[in-house]
Amino acid sequence: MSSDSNRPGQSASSLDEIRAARLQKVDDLKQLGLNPFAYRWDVTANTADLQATYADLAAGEEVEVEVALAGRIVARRVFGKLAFFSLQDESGLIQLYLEKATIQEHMAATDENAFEHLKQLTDVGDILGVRGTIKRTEKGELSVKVQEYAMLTKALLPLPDKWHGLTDVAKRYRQRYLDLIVNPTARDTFRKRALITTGIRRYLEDRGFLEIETPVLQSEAGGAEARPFTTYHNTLEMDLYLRIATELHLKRLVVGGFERVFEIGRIFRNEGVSTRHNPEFTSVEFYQAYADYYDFMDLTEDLVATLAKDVLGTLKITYQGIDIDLTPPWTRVTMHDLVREHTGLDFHQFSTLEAAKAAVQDLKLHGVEDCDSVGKLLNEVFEQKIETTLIQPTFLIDHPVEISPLSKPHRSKPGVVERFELFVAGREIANGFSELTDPIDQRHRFELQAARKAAGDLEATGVDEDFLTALEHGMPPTCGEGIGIDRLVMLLTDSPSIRDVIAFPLLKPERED
RNA sequence: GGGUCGCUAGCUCAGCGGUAGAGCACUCGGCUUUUAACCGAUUGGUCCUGGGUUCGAAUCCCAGGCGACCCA
Repeated sequence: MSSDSNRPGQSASSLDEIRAARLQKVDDLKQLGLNPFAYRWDVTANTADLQATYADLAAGEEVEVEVALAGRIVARRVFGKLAFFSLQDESGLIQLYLEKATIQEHMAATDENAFEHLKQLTDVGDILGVRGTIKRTEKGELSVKVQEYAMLTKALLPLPDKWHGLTDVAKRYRQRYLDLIVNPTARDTFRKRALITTGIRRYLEDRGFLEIETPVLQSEAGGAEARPFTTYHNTLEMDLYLRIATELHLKRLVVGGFERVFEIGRIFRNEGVSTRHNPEFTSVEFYQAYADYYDFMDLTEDLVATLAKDVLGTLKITYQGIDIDLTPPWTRVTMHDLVREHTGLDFHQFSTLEAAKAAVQDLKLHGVEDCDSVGKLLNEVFEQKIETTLIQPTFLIDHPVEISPLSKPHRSKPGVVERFELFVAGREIANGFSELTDPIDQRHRFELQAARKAAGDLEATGVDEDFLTALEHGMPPTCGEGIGIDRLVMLLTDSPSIRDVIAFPLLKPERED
């Protein structure tokens, strides 16, 4: 533990006084022969189960059943010979009914002043173990009538305000443990995140998908358009990149004969931070041989609906005040049709980039000059004018080939690929396509990327010769998809910021001075 | 990258040129039915940092730090 001056945002003296008072209590406990940092406690119950089991117990009634539980004191209401604490464990809250006569009777052998010591030596924030019976108080609060207690961990620092809680968002992220202690919705979000992640894993495994881990450190970062983080391997004397997608390695596994593979894993992109972007985030990518993008749109509908039902119990959700119905099937619309509906512009009719640029002038788009193809311009129109309007779940399909370097050409429509992106609440949640299996075409697409990279495009990737060699050995027709788990969790937990669903989001360190 | 807003006690906030405040928490005293307990008393501050203006700066100005939101 560093000195107090290292603790950010906390000026010294007052906090030091609180801390000093608690350190004195640590000493007092030791003087009494009690360990303020105990080793264990036999726990036989949790608060949520007790609340459920005794939900019908009438006010004033007691049950002579012994329970033992442990948790953090989050509130104290102390009288002369009676006290009420609120004890919080992972499952919830319960009141402790702490009566002097009862406690001193049961603890006489170990501490004849146990009740006085309880009043003097415990604080909000301490971890307490208790044993006792069940009683619903005359005012109707289900309680554990404590016979014995033990300090399990003495907290030296105070918790945030019991009523206002912790609202400073920077502090919530920097000291997430405080957020978790005082904000039940934060706990609930991470619980749901875990259910969603395991739900995805179970769903895929139930359908024969095998989870295989692929490298994070790569000599060529591919599979997406994004700036990678760069690192260096000392003994190999080479630059390495943190992966920006799991795509190209999972597809190598399909070449190798695994017909259904997936990976849930951390992805790293060296890009801006916002309410929708964290430099490291979690995706699930999955690949199924002999399937196409129609199969995966069906699968995606079923997967997301299954998760919503299992985790939330409903397909009708609310995101930031907007009602969203996840009931399949979802709208499927081509990018060309959607742009035509919104702008009246039919991008099939533009034979040259110049003609397309002239046509979009009235839309006042940003970055038109950087667009080097009609397909890219079409995508810009979508992203800048339409994306945020796709509130109900919508599959945007059949993207231009120029923005889809790993997708198989559409079987009947020239210039577009068999690709879909899922949008909900105005945000991209998933991206999938019939995988390009033609190594000649794939080499051509890579070379176009490499040319852009050579021209200074930091998001363009180079030619991955190793992957091309794999493709030349033959990859079966395959569909692949990636889902942004963070954004899916945001959607299903009604979280406005990606930082609300990442336990420890990236933050700039606070300045030391 | 641009703009707007914020940063004052452990927490939540007020104060906006003239002695740094409130509620809760903490400390002490009282209290056997509280649940934001109550009653009484006492504490607690590098007003984010550094410059500047001024007789005087938490307050006005400049620069920086961190954050939030919006735009790109």
